[in-house]
Amino acid sequence: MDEGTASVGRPRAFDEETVLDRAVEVFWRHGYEGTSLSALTGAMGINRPSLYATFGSKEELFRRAFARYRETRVAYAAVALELPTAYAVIEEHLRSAVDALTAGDHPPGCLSIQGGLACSPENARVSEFLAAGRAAGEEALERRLARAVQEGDLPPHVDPRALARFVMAVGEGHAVHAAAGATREELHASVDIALQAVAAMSGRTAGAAGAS
Amino acid sequence: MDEGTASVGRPRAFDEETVLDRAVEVFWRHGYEGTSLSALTGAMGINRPSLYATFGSKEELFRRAFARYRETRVAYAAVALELPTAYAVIEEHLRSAVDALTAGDHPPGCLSIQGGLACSPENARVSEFLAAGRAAGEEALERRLARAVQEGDLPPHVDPRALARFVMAVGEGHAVHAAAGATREELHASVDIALQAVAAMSGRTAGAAGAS
DNA sequence: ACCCCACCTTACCGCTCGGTACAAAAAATG
DNA sequence: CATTTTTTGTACCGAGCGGTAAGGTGGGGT
Repeated sequence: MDEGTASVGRPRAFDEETVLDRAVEVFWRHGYEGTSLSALTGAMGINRPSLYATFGSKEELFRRAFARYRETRVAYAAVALELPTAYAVIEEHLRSAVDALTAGDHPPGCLSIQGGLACSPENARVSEFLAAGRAAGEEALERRLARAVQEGDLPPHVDPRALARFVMAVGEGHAVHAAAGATREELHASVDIALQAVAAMSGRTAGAAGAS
Repeated sequence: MDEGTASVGRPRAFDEETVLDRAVEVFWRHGYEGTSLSALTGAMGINRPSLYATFGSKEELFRRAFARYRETRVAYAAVALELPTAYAVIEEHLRSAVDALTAGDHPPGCLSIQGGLACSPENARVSEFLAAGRAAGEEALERRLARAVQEGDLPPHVDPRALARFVMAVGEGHAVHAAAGATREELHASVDIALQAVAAMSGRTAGAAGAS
């Protein structure tokens, strides 16, 4: 019944996390449906039966890969939430997202989006799964911003949900841009502009927008 | 040698634009790789040889579908560019984009992104093609905003390229959200926030952001 | 009325897909 | 060293993929 440390039998010739990282990269670059089993086994350096014995199926491997991606590549989001002010949280979130989207040691963009925004009907579960992951991040940010409103860090008229959605939308848009080749500097210039909205909402000149 | 009006022989039993609109919808909902020939012919109401005789291949059909999508569904972007001020251009662009992203008579989201952000290597041309389409829209907006700077409508320190990129990124983020089920009202609330950045940049309180 | 020719229908092509059966191979156990 | 247990490599499975060949079908032109 004890799991994890199988002692008897032939030991594995690969490290599970290592090959999982390879799978992350392939899914990241080509999406769920754009990634074939052959591409996976080729990149992971293992063969098909090993993959299935370890991960169960292509879809389960993808779920594992996405979980590992969030742990290893989106950790910055949790770090940003710890900062003391809403402005700092949002700036850190967007800045480190841009840095992650344009780092050279992995595919550009974001697995949450490139993994499969739209899929064939039989793979609809995959896009729903990814959307749920993004929604979870947005809710965490929303809670943090709601706290900022309660603490008086943001004015009471600010809607934390809308602001969280705006920040996530900007990040997702940057992911789309990064996937298409935008540079780090270009995206930071866009962050500059997004932050002006946050600054305006943070009380300095609230209501400056001309919209009714 | 005259094209377009084939007079001899059996006439087509379908209208080319009508079946193309059906193809747009299927690609829009399931992406390029998530759409099979069977799904296409089923939705278009024609059979495979008719499709190939008319459109050449799946990829060419997609290109035609994307062109038609831009003509019929993204016409609002060109309309927005005609408005007199940069603020109005941006607001109209984002507002009508949200309305288009959440209209009930077609799939939610945006074909440019759902069509295939990441594809398998053999379909890489498709995602490049879509990215080129998005870049074209961004450049058109950039030119319009550059004109606004020249006219004094935007302050001289505003970078039209960065602002256009920001606006497009927000729109793309909204497309991702819409594909995941965000409502029209939710996205308009995000537009409200984005417009605060534009208002701040438009001269009222430029430099309010604390970022260095 | 005839013929013609493009279109529609059916059935099929080679290929790759995700997934698996089976036996050789390799370490721990006795 | 034989046995056990697990992994590995190879070779294969049915199904669906994108794309096509060939003949029946039906609305023109003359």
